[in-house]
Amino acid sequence: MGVTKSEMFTQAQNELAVLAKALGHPARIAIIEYLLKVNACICGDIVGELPLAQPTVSQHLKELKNAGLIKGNIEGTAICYCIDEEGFGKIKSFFDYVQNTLTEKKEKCC
Amino acid sequence: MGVTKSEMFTQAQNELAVLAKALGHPARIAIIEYLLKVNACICGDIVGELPLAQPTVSQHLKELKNAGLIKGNIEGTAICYCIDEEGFGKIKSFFDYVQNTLTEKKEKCC
DNA sequence: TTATTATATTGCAATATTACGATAAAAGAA
DNA sequence: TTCTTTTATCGTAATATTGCAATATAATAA
Repeated sequence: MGVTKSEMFTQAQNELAVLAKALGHPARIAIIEYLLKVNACICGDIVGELPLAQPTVSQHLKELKNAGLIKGNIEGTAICYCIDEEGFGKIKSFFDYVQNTLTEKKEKCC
Repeated sequence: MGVTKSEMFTQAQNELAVLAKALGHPARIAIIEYLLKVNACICGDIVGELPLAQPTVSQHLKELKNAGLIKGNIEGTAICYCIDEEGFGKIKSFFDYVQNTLTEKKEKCC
């Protein structure tokens, strides 16, 4: 079917999946890393940084934005992108929870 | 084309993307949460916990295993699954890096 | 006004993912 | 041995994703 049965899972599970999925492509990891490297906003040079055509980069940016991982502000002719800390905070909480739970209980068997 | 140009990105970027992608489905988030909740290994009751058919669950488990997020050991008739701390460690490092970089440099503009 | 520049959208082909019924495989029980 | 239980694999249909050329849009410059 190719269609995820989202309605069978909780909203929290779906939100986490959306955030993780948005990072599930090397181009989008590269975008995030670049935004972190140059810090603050990037106005216009993201396309030149990636080995992909402009429409493809635009599409990846849109997915990151829809997921809530980056923000974009119009800045004259260009657009200003930067990390959205709220989205990253949500997914980071999940990994913190995983690690805390793992170190807390130590009766592993595998 | 539907084919990711993995070879255009670094190995580290691809590894992170694979880990994130594996978590990019609510069923797989649910599996991880369940493994954490019951702690240690689960031998046999994962299918009953999810609103999906057995072959579908088996497929999701395989993807988590391939990505390095869970481990599976044969235990008689059943199979014993548990969290793979190594894979989670890798992806958690990325989010730690993101947060550290964000709090360090504070010249945001968005 | 007409360029020019930067980004988004459309349309499409190639490929990947999701889901599940049917079936297979593997191990223990009878 | 046959039966039962548990998990994996195969095959297939429906849908989603990736990538890009072509085009559209929006803002500024000339």
